[in-house]
Amino acid sequence: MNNMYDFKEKEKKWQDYWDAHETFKTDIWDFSKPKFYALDMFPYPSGVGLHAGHPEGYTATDIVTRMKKMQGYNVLHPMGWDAFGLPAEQYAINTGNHPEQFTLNNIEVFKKQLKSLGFAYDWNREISTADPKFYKWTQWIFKQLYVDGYAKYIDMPVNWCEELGTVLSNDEVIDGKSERGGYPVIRKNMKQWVMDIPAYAEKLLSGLDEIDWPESTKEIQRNWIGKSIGALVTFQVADSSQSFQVFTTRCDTLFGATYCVLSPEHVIVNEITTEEQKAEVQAYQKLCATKSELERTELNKEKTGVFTGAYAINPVNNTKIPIWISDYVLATYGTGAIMAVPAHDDRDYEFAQKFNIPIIQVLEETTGTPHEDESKKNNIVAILHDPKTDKYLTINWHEKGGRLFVGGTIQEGETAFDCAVREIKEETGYNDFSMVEETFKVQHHYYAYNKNQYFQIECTGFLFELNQDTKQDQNLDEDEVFDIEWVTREQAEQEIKDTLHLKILEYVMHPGAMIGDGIHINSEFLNGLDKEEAITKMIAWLETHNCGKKQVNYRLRDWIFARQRYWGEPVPIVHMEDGTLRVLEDSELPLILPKMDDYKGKNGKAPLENAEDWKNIEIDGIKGCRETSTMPGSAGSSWYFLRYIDPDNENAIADPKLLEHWLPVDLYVGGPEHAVGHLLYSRFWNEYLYDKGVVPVKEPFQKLVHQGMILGSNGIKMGKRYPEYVVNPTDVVESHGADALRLYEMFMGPLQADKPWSNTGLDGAKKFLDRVYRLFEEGKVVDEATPALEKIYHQTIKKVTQDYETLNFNTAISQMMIFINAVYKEDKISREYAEGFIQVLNPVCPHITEEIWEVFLGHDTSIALSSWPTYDDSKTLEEEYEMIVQVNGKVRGKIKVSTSTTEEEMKVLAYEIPNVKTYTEGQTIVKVITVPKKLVNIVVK
RNA sequence: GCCUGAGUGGCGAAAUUGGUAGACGCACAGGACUUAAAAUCCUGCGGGAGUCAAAUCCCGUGCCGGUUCAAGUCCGGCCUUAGGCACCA
Repeated sequence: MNNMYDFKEKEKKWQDYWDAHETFKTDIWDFSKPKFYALDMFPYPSGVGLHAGHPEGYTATDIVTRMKKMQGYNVLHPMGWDAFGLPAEQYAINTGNHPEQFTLNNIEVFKKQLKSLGFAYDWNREISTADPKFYKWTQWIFKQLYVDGYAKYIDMPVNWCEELGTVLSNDEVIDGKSERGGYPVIRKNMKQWVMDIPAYAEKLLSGLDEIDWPESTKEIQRNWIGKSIGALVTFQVADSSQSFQVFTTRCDTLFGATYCVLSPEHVIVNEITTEEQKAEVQAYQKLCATKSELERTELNKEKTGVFTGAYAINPVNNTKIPIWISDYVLATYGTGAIMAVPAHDDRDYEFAQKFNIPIIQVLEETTGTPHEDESKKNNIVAILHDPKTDKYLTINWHEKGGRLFVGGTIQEGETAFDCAVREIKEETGYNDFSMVEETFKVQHHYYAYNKNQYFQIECTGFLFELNQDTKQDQNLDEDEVFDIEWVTREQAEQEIKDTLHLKILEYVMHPGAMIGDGIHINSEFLNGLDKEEAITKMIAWLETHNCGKKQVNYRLRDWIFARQRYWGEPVPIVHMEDGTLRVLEDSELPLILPKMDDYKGKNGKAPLENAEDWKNIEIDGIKGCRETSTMPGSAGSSWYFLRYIDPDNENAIADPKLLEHWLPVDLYVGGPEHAVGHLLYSRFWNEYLYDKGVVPVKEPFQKLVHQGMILGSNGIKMGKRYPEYVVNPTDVVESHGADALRLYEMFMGPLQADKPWSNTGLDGAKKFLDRVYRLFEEGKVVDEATPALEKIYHQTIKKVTQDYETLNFNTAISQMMIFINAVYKEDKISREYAEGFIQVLNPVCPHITEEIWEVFLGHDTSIALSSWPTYDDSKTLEEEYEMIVQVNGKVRGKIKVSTSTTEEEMKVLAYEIPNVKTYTEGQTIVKVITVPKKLVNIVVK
């Protein structure tokens, strides 16, 4: 009892042992065994060290790799450093350090911390993205992309962050602010290095179907890629030789286009703007140019825009429609121009309302069921609202038709509005009201019993507001017998059953564009068709008339691939004096980042601008300047997983035979925050390298799992806001040991879930380990067999093995606890079972299990080299079970029976239970359901 | 607004194809050991009614409704919450 397990000493002992014996070194050329490549998202060495979240994901892969190794796999489980990039540079600046020295120091700290957690990494394969040996190949990949035209130097609007002094990619901008630091970001035109990731949009999209990733992450990537299928339509500018194209997914609504909108930056704006409108247009353009991203997104409540004075010709009907400019049309999506169909698009509707542009309905919703031999007529439904009582006027026809609003048929020579007014007066007598709203038309099909006739009607809805409740005499036909009743909106919604009247009510309550599907009207050759049919027909029409075609568009934009910062990979490009670009020869790589004391840059210029000696060079007698932007942080991380396979190769990113054998990554664990950054960029580069024949697989990460966040014990994300709730893993290793920390983090709950930290929970994990250790210390391991433990032992090995495989570590651990409880009850355990148990516990708690393996079980080689215990499925089976007896679905009795009991015997046994008898006696038995090895349910009446 | 998840005791959480809701752990309570405490070991532990104690009964997986012999699980409609997207035409 006095020799308690000294985890501090023992954990250090075993970490040193693994290092000295290179226990987890991967024999990369050994292809004789099946391979398993487990990957962690490598950390950026930040200066604050590991946080509580790191050990969670790292332990998960560690458990799987340790098990796989014992199961006879050749395992690759590497670790490295995402050392370049904005985070490291910002951190260095904030703490007054030089990025290089700072990064190297932090790597040392991180490495020490990771080792103190006992992870089975092969440290021989350690890489750092800031190491020239590594970034030589980042530059090499860039070069290939440049030569193949995917890396481009173009003038484009970019996200400029003044505080950081650099451009940012779209995934680095969140809500108009920089992801790092939360500084404001503005739009700015700049000559930029970009990657043509949109060229891979389709492949990146379809590849998602082939990989085992969380559905949510795939969905985020799909949305980010944002594929939409539509049409390109050409509009001629009236009285001009100019034309422009619009992209639309709803070309079927072309007859409803009542204006066009160009983005303020659109190239033809200046050419088509009329003299009278010029001043206003230019003022608006200027206003938009200076708006920051944040202002743009925040100002999206109210639409703004300016008329250019020019008109476009709608190709389907040759109508002249005005051309406006507005910032609700984005220059960077589609063609930067749209046709506006206010009747069937919310944004266009809002804009048209504000600027008084006509709205033409071309699609009509239908209610009721169509029938042959329908008579046609035009109707109205009028809803009268009394603002004083907030009630609505209804007509209760009782059994002759239920509750309805006022309705009626439009007479010859009468407008819909006139009809509505007339019907209200005739049917209800109210005579002082005014119109609030007229709705879109609805097509309704119904059968009139009194006329024995099917009808198809086109119905317009109206909302009126009562001014005074003055009344005149009603003017009713003889068969019009009903009550006039004012009801609340809720009552109307509940009691009105007629689908047409309900639809009109919905329109009145939610005014706006009609977005849903329906039947085309006012659309010549499309009339009567639904949306899908009409789109197909319209595309065919556009193509035969040479003014449009089918088109696929993606939301995915160019990946901005340069940062005006110091701490990144230099771009291997020289800007020659004659204006050409020269890419460096392979022999000139790596292009080393020059050492600079002043790495902060001045006056908005890239820091490397000041490295005169480095920057200015001469090639073949022509002067030139090196590119002074550096690559973004996500450059190195887009391919680092390839380099682990062959980290010292000087002739290639890795030996092709090794890539062929080791790819893809079998299990990748990391946070969900990289869904559209790293995880998309790596797929892009990998797919590109696949097309070039450099890598053998299309998708680099076969299975991806996101670990959840470890929250503070207050249930809130750990961080600066509540420093008192931040848990530092190093402190925990110090106080409870690495094994207890690993065990606790794996036991907290499902790997994927966010989980609050609990200090007492951590104590519990430690207690369990002490309890295990005590068994050995107190000599409970015996040489004889312990048959009483046979079943639970085999069950435990089975469950733990399966749960590790599926990453359900919390339930695996709970099974091990159940086993240990059983051992305590038995007060002894055979050596065989003790060994097997220690082996399955080993992946979670490697130190204490190594210690027990050596000291109490007498082995002289590492437990990591032992073979994974097997289980005998037949020995996991129970021979007895507790049969549940239900009466009408309620449990009325339980009885222990043999698993071999037949269904007939089950029924007999069920009836014999006294409590069951009391519920069945005197009742009629309707039926009896038996589920073998589970229950009997007696249904009585 | 749209797309994904999630909602179960005092707490973290379990629960094959629908088949005993709450395994395992924490906290708590009682007992054993101890001069005592800690540690350890054992027992109990969703709420309510009932009883010396039981037996037994009722309620209970965010809310409302449905399917079924049987629903945490399936279907429809909501509410709350986390994450993602947000003028993407």
